[in-house]
Amino acid sequence: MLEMSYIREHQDEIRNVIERRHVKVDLDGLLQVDEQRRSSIQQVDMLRAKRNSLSEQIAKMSADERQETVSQVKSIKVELENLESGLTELEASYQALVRDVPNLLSPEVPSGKSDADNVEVRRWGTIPKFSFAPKDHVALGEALELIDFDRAAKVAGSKFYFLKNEAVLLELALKQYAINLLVAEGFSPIKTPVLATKTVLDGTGYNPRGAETQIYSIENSDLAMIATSEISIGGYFSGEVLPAASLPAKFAGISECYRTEAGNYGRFSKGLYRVHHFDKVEMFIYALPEQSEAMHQYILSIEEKVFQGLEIPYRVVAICDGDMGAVAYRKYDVEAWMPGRGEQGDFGEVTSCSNCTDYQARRLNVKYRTPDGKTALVHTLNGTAIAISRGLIALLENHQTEDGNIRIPQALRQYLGGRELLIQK
RNA sequence: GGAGAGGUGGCUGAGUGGCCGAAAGCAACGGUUUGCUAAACCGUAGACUGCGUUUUAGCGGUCCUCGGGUUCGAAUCCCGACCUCUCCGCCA
Repeated sequence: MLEMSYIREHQDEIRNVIERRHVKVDLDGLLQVDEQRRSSIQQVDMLRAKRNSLSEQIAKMSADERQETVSQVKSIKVELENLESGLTELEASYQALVRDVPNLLSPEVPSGKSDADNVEVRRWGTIPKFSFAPKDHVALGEALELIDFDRAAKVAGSKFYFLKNEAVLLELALKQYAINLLVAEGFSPIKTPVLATKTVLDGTGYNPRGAETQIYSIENSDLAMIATSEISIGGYFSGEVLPAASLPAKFAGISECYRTEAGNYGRFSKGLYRVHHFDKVEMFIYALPEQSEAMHQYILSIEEKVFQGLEIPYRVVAICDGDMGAVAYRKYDVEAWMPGRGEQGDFGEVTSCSNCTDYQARRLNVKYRTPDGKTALVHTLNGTAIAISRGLIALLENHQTEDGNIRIPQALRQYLGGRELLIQK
């Protein structure tokens, strides 16, 4: 959420941002409601002031003096009730409209229409050349008895999977690897609730309602399942004022993530790439405003470090305005090489990191105390350390051997009893 | 699940209808003292918001978990929700 006074005073900028992000926002409607809302507030406040001062006088009056003033205040009360109910309605539509206005865009954000216009920033690693026909992770998973999609479909439907045997060990190893790396960087590991209230979902910018929601809601409750621990960690400090010295506060969130993937059937959704449920180690940072840009680069550098350690080639992509959600001020993806993707192999998104500036913090009401004793909104940032499902795709496909085994990269071996190959004969 | 107690500012905690945006203490900020640090002393201070001011200056409104209600007037009384604690029961 942006500050209304900012929206009002920078209408051209806001219009521009809305256009660049291809979001539907009724800015004129918002400005109009805001106008009405503020004039209604003035009327209500004036009437309340009158009531308050009369009530105060009543306290000092003798019993028989009171009569007239009391009835006067009674009539103000009736008038006030009408105005207040009008204001309540205006407030509701104002809230609904203002939350649709997306975050500002960093001047560094490239412009474009869709993900095709994202800008490659750099590449790392050498794309593997196989002397044999490489398999994709679905075939590998089946052949090595690592993943079972068919039986998962019986249990929970499509886009679910059983992870089995060495794949489970691999998942645990990947988590441990990522967590240890983050702990060494000073992140606090945190395991979060996997359900969160709709207030928290809204605050982080995840809309639990509507046909296109990514969020599973729990029936007969105010709860929904989190799509990422970004949501629960964002709620962690909501409504709090943090000491400035505690910032940046760096969290390594560990949770399962649940996504409906509504409307995504068939589209780049083979195997583990797009699933309803996966484990993820997530970075989340609460930062001072002046730190956030550097923290964003820092998160990106850790994402790269994770994949460098896994010896997986990747590229870093700067997300263009037309492909960015409403919350991020600036965003990068890391796309790992996936030999089984498409005909020749292709890059596929494995991580994503956003600087949300104060957009989430304003709605979640997370502040810090400035040196002069005032409060100000923090900045929030998030990024994927490793999403296990997609990490597995890259790992299995890149490190497959001719005889159908999987080579374990050096950095991961200590978490797998030192083994060099996944399947031990 | 049953019974009871409770939720007040950054924190601890007083306040049972008007003198309360709220005592006191701690923390914070400014200053004095000090070789430095600490301590001591003095002072300043809540958040959000509307109008105004345009480099400061005010004047209002709202906020004592949240939502309703009673009242001219609610932190205070009533109802509901949520959360916390204690005891009992049940259970990974």
